Amino acid sequence: MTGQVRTVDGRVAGRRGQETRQKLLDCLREMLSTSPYRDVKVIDVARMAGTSPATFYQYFPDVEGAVLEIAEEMAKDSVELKELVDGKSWAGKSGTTTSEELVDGFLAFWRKNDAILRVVTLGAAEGDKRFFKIRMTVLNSVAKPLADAVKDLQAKGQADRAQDAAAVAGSLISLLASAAEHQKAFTSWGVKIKDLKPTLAPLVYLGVTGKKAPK
Amino acid sequence: MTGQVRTVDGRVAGRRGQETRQKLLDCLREMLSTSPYRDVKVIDVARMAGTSPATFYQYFPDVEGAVLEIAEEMAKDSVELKELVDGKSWAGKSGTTTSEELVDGFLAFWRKNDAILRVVTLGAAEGDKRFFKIRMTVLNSVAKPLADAVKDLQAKGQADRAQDAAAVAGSLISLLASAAEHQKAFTSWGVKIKDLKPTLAPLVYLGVTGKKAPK
DNA sequence: AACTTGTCCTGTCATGCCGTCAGCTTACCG
DNA sequence: CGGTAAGCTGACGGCATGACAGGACAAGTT
Repeated sequence: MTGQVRTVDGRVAGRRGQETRQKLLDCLREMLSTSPYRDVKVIDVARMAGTSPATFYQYFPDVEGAVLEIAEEMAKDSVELKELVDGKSWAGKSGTTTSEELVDGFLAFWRKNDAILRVVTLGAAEGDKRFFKIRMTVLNSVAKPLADAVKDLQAKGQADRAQDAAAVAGSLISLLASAAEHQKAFTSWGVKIKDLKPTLAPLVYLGVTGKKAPK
Repeated sequence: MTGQVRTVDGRVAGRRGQETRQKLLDCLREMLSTSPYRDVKVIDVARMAGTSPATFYQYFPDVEGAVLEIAEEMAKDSVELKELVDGKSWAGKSGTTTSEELVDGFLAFWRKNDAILRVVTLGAAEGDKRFFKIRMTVLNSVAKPLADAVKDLQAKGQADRAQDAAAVAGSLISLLASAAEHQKAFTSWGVKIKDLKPTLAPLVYLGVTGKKAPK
């Protein structure tokens, strides 16, 4: 068991308490997606949830603590990303499909969790181990199976053995993450979002197989 | 002329004033690289600069305003990045060198401006137009010449014409930016930093030319 | 040296958020 | 119905914010 939900001062939270707690998390998530992280205040979250700041501090040590909670929830969801790579084929035409679905699925996940991932990314970049770990959980859910796929192809002589499989997978996932984070940047380069998949997918295919994508 | 430096209340800053202002900026830059953005307080910056919070507010509207200043300075420096691509050759072996130097130079620039770029990236992701513009200035200093290079190769039939040059360049720059931002992530994948260049450079080469990198 | 002018800095104050605690209310159970 | 633990909040000291007025200072003028 993960143990019951507890308040900061050690009480176990009952039905009503968990509801309040959840409402606070929901409101915080909402706030994160509408105002800059730096400006998210406990008092605003509490007000939005129709409760008082003191209540917030009953359930979370501070804003960061609550954010971590939301992030961990999201990290759990990220297991679904494994399916984008696990057991997929990279041979010929089906490899193209695999890479396209990977790009699509990954971008969609990132878009869905946009706001919280922004904060996680910042925290990780600033050297916070907890955020870093969460970010790794998300990226690993794709990077691990992808590295395995590369190793597999290398073993079968269908990919460049000189490349470090983990480094290749990591770079590609970084590519997807960054493209996902800054979709707006592309439009300002005159690139339409729909042009993004046709560009990223061949890069992924190229990185994994070392071959040019077939038409 | 960019116009003289002015205080918030409109006075022109003299020699001494500019020194104080600069010292505040330097201390803020220092703070950004040692503590989380969310926790950077005016009072700490002022204390470190041996002055009072009121003085800070003479020169900057708020922390964000000062951060923008630092970011703009950095954006100016980013013109040096153009040299990494402008007039370089992508043919054969020298193409490999070009891509390697591009990766190296870009990662170095990002490492040098680590802290401020983190904040700029966050601001841009949160939709702040000013930060977004600064980020684009930095990325464009490489993306523009890179897109030109791709177009050039396409015209000469040495690259896939079906690809959108701007999208390719943008994706590759995104790749570099993201790898640069999260160099730590790679080490946790068991990838050494020195393995990063040999992985990224071929990807860049592949993206630009559509061909596998020569040995 | 006294005076003037404009720059530069800070003490102080009102305001608002933070984070804690004591104590009140509510729900559940025997 | 009374006991117990959960749930909530008003109130408070502390600190950051941001505005202002006034004092310190440098440099030039008479």
